[in-house]
Amino acid sequence: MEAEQAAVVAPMFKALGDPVRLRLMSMIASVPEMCVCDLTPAFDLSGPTISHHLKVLREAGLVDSERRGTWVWYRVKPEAFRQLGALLDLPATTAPTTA
Amino acid sequence: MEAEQAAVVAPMFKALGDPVRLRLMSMIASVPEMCVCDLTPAFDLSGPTISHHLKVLREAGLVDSERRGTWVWYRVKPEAFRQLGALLDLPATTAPTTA
DNA sequence: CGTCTAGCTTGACAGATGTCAAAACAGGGT
DNA sequence: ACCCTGTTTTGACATCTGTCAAGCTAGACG
Repeated sequence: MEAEQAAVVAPMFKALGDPVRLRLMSMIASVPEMCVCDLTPAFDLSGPTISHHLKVLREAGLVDSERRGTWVWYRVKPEAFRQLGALLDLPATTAPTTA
Repeated sequence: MEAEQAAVVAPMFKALGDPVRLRLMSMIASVPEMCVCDLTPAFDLSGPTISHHLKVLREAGLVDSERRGTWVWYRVKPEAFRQLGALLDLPATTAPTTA
């Protein structure tokens, strides 16, 4: 793997390298999309902290978010998962999991 | 995913979340085993720094090392990869992509 | 307009992380 | 025994990270 590619992919792994973010990803991936209002109460952490972790996942390209009215909805970006899976020598399937 | 499982798996992702370690893994995984003496010169980093990164990979359970005479050899632990792969690879429950 | 709720941003701070130089450790060869 | 090379450990330091409190923004509803 070239340094260039590593610089792109490493942030994705890094984003998954925190137990809170890993659980957030798992929750988001378990349904088509998930509201922040349903994610936050699942953790013993402040709202700003959850918001921070979601931002890390967004900036790593692992999830997308969209505001619809009062609430903000998050969903996974399957192409990012395919990229990671390919690196782990997996049969390239399509989407992420409920983990 | 439960908090417990996340606490076990997150360190593996975290270990891969550094570009240097990702390239080290890639190099080690590309052959049956690889000598530290062949890993170090591939980077513009000091020996101790490479050794530190290898230690992180070891402690995450991603690689094993063995000293044979003068040199130390590293190889991947396939079972760790299977575990990560299982988390990333799954039937598509993916979201409606709105982009 | 005022206000309520949901979510994000800022600022601050303790603790973790990546890096190197220097020193220590391990083997092989002379 | 001595040194020489390869690897790890230790110590130090600047930067990054996870967390919270406080403040801010966005939209809904009277």
